This record gives sequence, C-alpha cells and structure tokens, in this order.
Amino acid sequence: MPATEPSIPTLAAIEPRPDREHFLISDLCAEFGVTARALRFYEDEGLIAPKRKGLARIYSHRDRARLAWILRGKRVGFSLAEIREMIDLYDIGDDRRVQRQVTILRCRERIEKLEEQKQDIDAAIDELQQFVDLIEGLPHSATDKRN
Amino acid sequence: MPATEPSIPTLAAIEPRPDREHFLISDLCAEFGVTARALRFYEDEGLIAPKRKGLARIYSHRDRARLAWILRGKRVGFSLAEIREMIDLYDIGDDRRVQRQVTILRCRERIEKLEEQKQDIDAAIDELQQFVDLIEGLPHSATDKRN
DNA sequence: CAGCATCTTGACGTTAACGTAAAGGGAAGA
DNA sequence: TCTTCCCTTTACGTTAACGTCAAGATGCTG
Repeated sequence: MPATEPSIPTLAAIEPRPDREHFLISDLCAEFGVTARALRFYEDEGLIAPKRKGLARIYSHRDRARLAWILRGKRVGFSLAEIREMIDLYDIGDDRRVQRQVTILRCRERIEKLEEQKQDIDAAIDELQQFVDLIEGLPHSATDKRN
Repeated sequence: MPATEPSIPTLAAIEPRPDREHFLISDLCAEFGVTARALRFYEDEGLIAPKRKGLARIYSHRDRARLAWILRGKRVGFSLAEIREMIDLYDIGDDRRVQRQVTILRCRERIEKLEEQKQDIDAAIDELQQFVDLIEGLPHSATDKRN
C-alpha cells in the first residue's frame, strides 16, 4: 500500500491561503502578530516542526494551521505543555485501540475544562456588566441578554 | 457626615457564610484550595488587604469575596496585574465624573476581551469535538448541540 | 512550664515563556 | 565587490507567580 498522505484534518479553521505554497517565518510573524523568537521557541518545545531549506524554516499550510491552534490555545489559557499534549493527541491518528480511548478521554476532559472556563467567563462578564450598570446609575437593568 | 460604610457591592456571587464573622488564612486556603503563600503574595501585590489582629491576618467577608473574584480572574486567564486593575476600578465607587467614564470604558474593554475569549473557547471545543467524532469513526456528526 | 500548632516575616529558588544581544550565513541589488 | 536584508544559532536576561526553607512570635493544652 503506497503512502497516500493519511489526510488527517488540518486543525483550526482559519482563512485558507491557496495563493501561497509555503511561508517564511516572517510571513507567519506578520500574519499572527508574534515574534520569530516565539516561533522558534515553539519549535524547540516540539509544538511545531517546519521543514528547512538550508537553514531557513519553511512552514507548510499545516504548520500554519497548527500555529493558529497554538495561539488560540494560549488565548484560552492553556500552557504550551498542555497545548503540545493536545496536538500530540491529534497526531496519533493511527490504529492502536487503547491509545484511541485515551485520546478520546483526554479530549473530553479538555472540553469539560473549557466549559467550566466559559462559565467563569460568563460570571465575570455578568459582574462587570452589573458594575457598569450600577456606576451609570441605571436602576439595576436585569442582566440584558443582547446575544 | 458620619462614615456609614459606603455599601459598595461585594463582588463575586459565592456561597455566603453568615455563620462566621471573619476568616483565618487557613480557612480561606482550605475553602479555595490555595496556599497561604499565594494569599500573602496577593496581599503584597495589593490585591487584598485583610486586617490584623496582632500579626495574624483577619479576612472579612468582603476579603473572601474579593479572593473569589481574584481566583476566577485567574481561571479565565487574567494576570494578577490585570485583576488588580479591575479590582481597583471597583474601588473607585466615588463621585469623580471623569474617573467614572474611564472606569466604565475599562470595564467595557474587559467585557469585550472576555467575549472574544468565549469565542476562542467555543472554537476550541468545536474542534476537539470534531476530532473526537472523527476518531470514534462517526460519520462526521454535524456539531451536535447537546446544550 | 514544655510542647505543639498555627501564625508571621524574610529571602532565595523555580518554572514558563519568551526578550535581547552577539555573531554570523546567504542571496540580491547597486 | 560591497551593502543590505532576512535568516540562523547560542546564550544569557527577565517577568510572573508562586515554592521552599529558615527562624521567630503567639496561644492553647497537658
């Protein structure tokens, strides 16, 4: 059986870039607003692994999507170690039965944690909103749902 | 005009504790699962300021609620500096007109940031869920809303 | 009074996530 | 060829948020 590129999902839904075949470090830095130092650091930490053309790093579309995932992970408060763990889970797209169960479990744990975080955020928003209302002198405006 | 306790809102909606008049550091440590070192650190950083009985710290109900706020702030990814800033906003419950506008603005900024975080979290949950579905071999189950 | 628990204040150590030089390679244009 | 960019590695510095002793005060209890 020839290796027909396993077609693993790309991670992260970001704007595609069919115009470019690959990216330089400066491209990604500009696009995502991070420093080259940070990208190299993520590489040292095993979070991303671009190919090389000589010494220069060449980032593929998958690398780019992976970076997007990393940065979002950071925004929602995960450490790089946690993010790497999650990424590793993705990369075990193979057959071992037991590993698959573990992977699923970990994912579910993550999801639960994220749900809890959402609740904390909602609570925080609520309180800030109440405070704003109060300071504006409004008569207590019951938590307005403008969602 | 005698100082009739300004009646500033207590922050954070947590289980009240009418049974106790105040708390020791070990009480709060046990209740919130943090170390005494952390509480003292928050104090050094100006996040909380319990009274003293001799040397020992005596935490009021407001101190307790404030701690709850601090910890939630941490859970949603704010730095202690950011949290202090938000707390400081609360404490400007006075009259200066201009300051009020600034306070409100800051609060709104915070709220916006939190909303963005929620979106990131939702996206992360979505992807994790999709991955779980995929690894479970389900046929792509359109993002099931079991909410 | 001795011992123990619980508090306190230093003060130095640690980890994560980069920042910040320093020193140099390689290609492209004047 | 010289200069200019953009890339590289190596390595020490920094900040946040505590951890971890060390050494001492205070108060209850046997």
